[in-house]
Amino acid sequence: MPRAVAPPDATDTSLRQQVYESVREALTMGRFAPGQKVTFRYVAGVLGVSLTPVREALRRLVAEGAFEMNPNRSVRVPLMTRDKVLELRDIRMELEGLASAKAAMAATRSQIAGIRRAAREIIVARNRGDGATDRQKVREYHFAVYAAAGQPTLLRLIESLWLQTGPYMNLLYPDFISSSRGPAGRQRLIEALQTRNAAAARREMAEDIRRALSYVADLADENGNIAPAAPTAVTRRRRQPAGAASFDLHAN
Amino acid sequence: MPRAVAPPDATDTSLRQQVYESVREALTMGRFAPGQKVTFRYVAGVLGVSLTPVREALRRLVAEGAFEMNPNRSVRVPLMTRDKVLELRDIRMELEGLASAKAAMAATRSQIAGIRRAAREIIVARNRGDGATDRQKVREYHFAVYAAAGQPTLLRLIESLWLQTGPYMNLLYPDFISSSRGPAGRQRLIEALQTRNAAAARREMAEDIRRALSYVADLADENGNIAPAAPTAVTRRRRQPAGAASFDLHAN
DNA sequence: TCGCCGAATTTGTGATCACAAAAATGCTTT
DNA sequence: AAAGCATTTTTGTGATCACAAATTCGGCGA
Repeated sequence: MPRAVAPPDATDTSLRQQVYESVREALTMGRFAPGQKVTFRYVAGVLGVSLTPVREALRRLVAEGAFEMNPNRSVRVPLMTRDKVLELRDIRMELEGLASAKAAMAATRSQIAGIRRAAREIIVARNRGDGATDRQKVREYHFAVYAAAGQPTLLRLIESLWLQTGPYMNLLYPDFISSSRGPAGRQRLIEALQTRNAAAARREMAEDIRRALSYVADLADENGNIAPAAPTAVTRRRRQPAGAASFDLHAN
Repeated sequence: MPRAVAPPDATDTSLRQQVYESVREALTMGRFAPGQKVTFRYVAGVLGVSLTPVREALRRLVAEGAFEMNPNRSVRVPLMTRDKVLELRDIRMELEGLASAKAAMAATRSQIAGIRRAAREIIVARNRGDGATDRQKVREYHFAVYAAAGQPTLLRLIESLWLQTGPYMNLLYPDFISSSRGPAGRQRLIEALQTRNAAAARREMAEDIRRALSYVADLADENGNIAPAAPTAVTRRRRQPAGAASFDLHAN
């Protein structure tokens, strides 16, 4: 998967960055419960570091909307509501539609090949009933498209939005997925990229997002709240110096 | 100017927040030179605080795109290029267009009145040749529209984008402003809000942004770089305990 | 005068500490 | 047993310190 632009903090080995990535992944994997308070000392304890890097990592996640601050200064996982999902849906339709349109105008042959490969791998995983790999490949497919747009700021914004919706994408499995027109839509998008049809690319991507997030919004209870699906299987953390474990749900 | 939504960190009195606001304002006012390295100890010294709150404030600004990190861990003011302006232009057209469309569907009478008032104040300032007030009122006008949309996440994203383009909006004065169709466009937008014409509201706002940022992009030199206009007059900082001064250009 | 190399300085990072606000606990009283 | 209140514990905040990496500076040699 070639990345045309936006070299990420690949070489950042600071503890702050490691903590950021660990917590971010735990969040994406749904390993924190919505509304759960996450204390600095808890994270520091789990990862075996001091408060300093934890504070900076968590504050960054707050700035990105992945966490929110209590009025009285503590950090918690945001509760998802129908209104919030609908807001995110409309924003994502705009931005990811824009990125797809730009990708249609800028994508190279090899980038399109990478997108096509990711699309194939989605089908393979889906046929196997492998939901975890499915989700992973869907993400790769999407970001392969967005990376082909060659717009670093746009890519950053989209990543921030995925961080907010990520824990709730589990809810699409398995019911929504099986009824989805997914493969055909992706096929049309790829054709649009090849024919440099920006409007068609935008339309396909926006429509995909509309369907998925509208489905999630409809899962809200009478109060408008949406509970995330059960977290995916807890895979052990790598790294982590001494006695550090992975995050656990309902910790603290 | 009624704020329908998104109660900001109004009651956050932490040093971190104060540092964040100070640096953010200095950045918006163009008091830092593009490419300038901003060291933690310098900011801490100017504001009379320790490194701790400064680090968190600057890291947040990095996360918001207002600063960027050197590969070898230091923070600097991003250089603006034509490509970046064009990218920001297209993103802003989408998001601020979306916000305007939502505002057309949701704005209350009193919100529309506030928007109209801001539009009038722009004209007054412009007739006086008061560029600083002009810019201030333009900002108020835009955010009055966006606040009327009632979409907190969208508002946050737009604020982040303004933070990135802010220091370069000086460049519109006075040449672009005098040739602009500004007042008429704002009048049409307000009419669209009143008639609940979302498509028209979106079109007017997007067109405004397109013209302004296209103009800025055309100011790039042969290398694609864009220099910001001279900073506006340095107004003294408030607060600041002991011996602390305001930021100065080319500091360090 | 220019380029190179080692020392001195600057600067970001992470840990630790003291402190105050907030939250939790437990005791008392009705 | 429930509600109020004081005490203890938890938790975020900000300052300070030690350290290593990066940068700057100064002098030497070509």
